[in-house]
Amino acid sequence: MIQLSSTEENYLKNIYRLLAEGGEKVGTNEIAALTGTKAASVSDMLKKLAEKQLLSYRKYHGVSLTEEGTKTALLILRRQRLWEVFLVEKLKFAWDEVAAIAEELEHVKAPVLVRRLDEYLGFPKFDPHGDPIPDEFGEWESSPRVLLQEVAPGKAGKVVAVTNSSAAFLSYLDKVGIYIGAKVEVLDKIEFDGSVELRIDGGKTVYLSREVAANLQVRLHPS
Amino acid sequence: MIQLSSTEENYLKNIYRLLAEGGEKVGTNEIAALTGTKAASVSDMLKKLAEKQLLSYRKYHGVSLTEEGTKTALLILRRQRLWEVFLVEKLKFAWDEVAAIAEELEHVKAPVLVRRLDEYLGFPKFDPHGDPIPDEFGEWESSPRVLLQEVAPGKAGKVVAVTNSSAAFLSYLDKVGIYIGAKVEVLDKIEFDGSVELRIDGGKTVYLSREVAANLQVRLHPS
DNA sequence: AATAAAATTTAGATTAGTCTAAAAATAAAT
DNA sequence: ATTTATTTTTAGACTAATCTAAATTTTATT
Repeated sequence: MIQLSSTEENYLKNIYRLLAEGGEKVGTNEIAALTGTKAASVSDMLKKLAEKQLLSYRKYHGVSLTEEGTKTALLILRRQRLWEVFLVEKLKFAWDEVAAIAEELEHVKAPVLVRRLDEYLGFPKFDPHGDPIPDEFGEWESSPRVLLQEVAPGKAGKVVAVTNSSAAFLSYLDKVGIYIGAKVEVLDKIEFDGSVELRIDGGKTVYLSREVAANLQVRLHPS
Repeated sequence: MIQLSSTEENYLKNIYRLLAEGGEKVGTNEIAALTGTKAASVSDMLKKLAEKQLLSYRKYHGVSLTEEGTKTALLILRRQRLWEVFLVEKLKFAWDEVAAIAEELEHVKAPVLVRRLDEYLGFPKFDPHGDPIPDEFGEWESSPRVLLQEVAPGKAGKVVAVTNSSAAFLSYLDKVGIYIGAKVEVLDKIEFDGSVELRIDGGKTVYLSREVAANLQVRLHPS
């Protein structure tokens, strides 16, 4: 593995994340939005990373990661998520406070540190947001998905899929503020009609009917 | 406190260290040697840091830290030393392996992280090398230290620091079984060459040359 | 298919940190 | 007190990462 700057690592990580939820390719504007830069800067960086064989880049047509690039991105995510576990489990931060700090810690490179940290934490498989932690080969355990309908009150998780993709359904979700990746917390379940009281992204709460809740898959946060 | 780059922090920390053992002022060459740069680069940086009121700088006459600069340097040392404690106590690194890793970790800025880490480690007062850890106000417990060379026969104490950290020296110490925290008892001092007969951890005894004894600091046990 | 809109890339400039080589100032030595 | 040696500073150039504004390419719309 080549030695990368923290900046390059950040680009790689963000490109990976966009590809993971998006599709085949990502464009410079999307990347710019996520890295907090401008499309012009992204263009330059893409050239550099393509040079290093970490992504394949055809001008004006977006990028995808190479095998090597994917492996590297997963290593960075591994470091980020291990630090998040540390911050929550050991230093008692709340799971929604750790992002910025882990962002800094994840760029500490020493591989032996990552190994020892992993061991110290007991080889966790998921971070406090419920995202899987890749092992040193980039493999991870896929965590079970549950229908929102099945989630017990008090539990929190993240929307990972919809099982109905009619336009009507999707635009309803949009209207109430639910999207793939939204953090949701089940506040209550109403017995007689199976509807669910839900807090979205730690903000507003909505009631979803049983039909809606039966078409949303979530991945639960650990414990 | 102004936001500093990791590079600026490194300069500050190294200038502090030179002043602590040296004297009133330090020159650009000394600083360059410690930061791994050239004197010309140091000149530029000194101007910048003087601009920010962190040190006082008279051309051609070396620098000293201002009140603010000293406070900042101590905060950086605090972070470095807390991470060293973490690496040794929690991740089971050896005390002579942690320098490079702590060097990276110390530049993670979030103040709340430092506070939580301190708490998590049980508010340690000394790092694994025996150096004091400043509190958030820059104060630290001064423990009287003596050079092993100066310790009278019959006295016992604990090794708290080495004043030479060359790999050759450290590996020699390792070889004879001396480490930070080792309990040592001076059995005899040989007049004509200044060497010291030492019992280590109540076990084996070794003879250390005057040169070696002059580079080991111990904290004497009471009585 | 032609044109308008959106996205992307290039060109040229900027900032932080560094370097080498030359100039200037201080310190040491005759 | 001059001269020599050492240290420090300046001048000018380089790299990484960024920006704005203009040019280009692709996509969408009439």
